[in-house]
Amino acid sequence: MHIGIVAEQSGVPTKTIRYYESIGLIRQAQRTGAGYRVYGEHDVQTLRFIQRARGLGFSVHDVSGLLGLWHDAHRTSAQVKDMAKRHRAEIDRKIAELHGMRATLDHLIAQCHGDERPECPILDDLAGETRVSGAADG
Amino acid sequence: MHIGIVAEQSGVPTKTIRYYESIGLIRQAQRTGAGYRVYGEHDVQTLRFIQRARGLGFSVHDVSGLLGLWHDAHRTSAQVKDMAKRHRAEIDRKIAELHGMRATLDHLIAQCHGDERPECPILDDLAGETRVSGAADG
DNA sequence: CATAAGGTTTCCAGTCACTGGAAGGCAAGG
DNA sequence: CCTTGCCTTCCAGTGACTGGAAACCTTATG
Repeated sequence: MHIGIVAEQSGVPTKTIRYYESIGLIRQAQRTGAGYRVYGEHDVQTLRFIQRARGLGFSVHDVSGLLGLWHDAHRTSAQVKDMAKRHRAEIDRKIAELHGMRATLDHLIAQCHGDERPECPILDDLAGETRVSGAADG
Repeated sequence: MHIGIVAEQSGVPTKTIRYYESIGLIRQAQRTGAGYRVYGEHDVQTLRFIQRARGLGFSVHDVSGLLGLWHDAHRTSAQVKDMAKRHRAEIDRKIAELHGMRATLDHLIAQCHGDERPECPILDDLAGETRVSGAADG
């Protein structure tokens, strides 16, 4: 299989496949005489694995770790679960951060008339006058 | 005021102030004979404005727009409110994305024993065998 | 055999918003 | 004069790609 086919079957763009190879996330592909990369079914599986893990928000670094565990017969499920739990905690942190922003924005938007006049509590708040909110101050 | 004092008073690191100047977010500072940047109270206010807007998750590009509106006597509050609402929608999109990931992760974590054995539904799911979840497939 | 279309190669640059570090100049104090 | 600390510029790196250019390969057609 050439890279285009693998891209199609795995859902990972050719550019990204080459990028993954360049950073060592996937092994260097074999080449044809002309220098074309050649892949097998196994590579498609690996790229799908990567694609799903990335879809769950795991960093490329963490995906590398997950691939390692996937291929490690001596892994423990505790190791994998631990990674997943740590990642979930990080997602929770991000969600909380976004919720904080959202709450403040919501409040500011409610205060603003949104008409043709220039008076705007949103800008006033950002400028530090007549503080209207507090959720994203710290 | 020199840059270090402004950094302290605004909460924006010196490196970042120089960076903001380099990309044109803030105007070029005046200089002393020796080349040191010199700032006034106004600059501190501007940097605080920027800091708060960034804290609400606005991109630097959007902050630039907000600064423009802030200094525009002919602005309308509708323009500002519109920007805020668009940004809120983007935040909502991100929150939804993270919630999706979280739900899938939660499900996978619950399935995994997390003991010393290698069997792991998390890896199985990522590998595409015995699909356990569906929340982050698309 | 020439040509054209489309897939592939490498390399460089850009994204976003900084951040770290090096090498050197400047200011204030002892 | 020397030290300490702040300031300057410039370069490089972060994360995870993505776009584009120039050139090469493969296949199909006339």
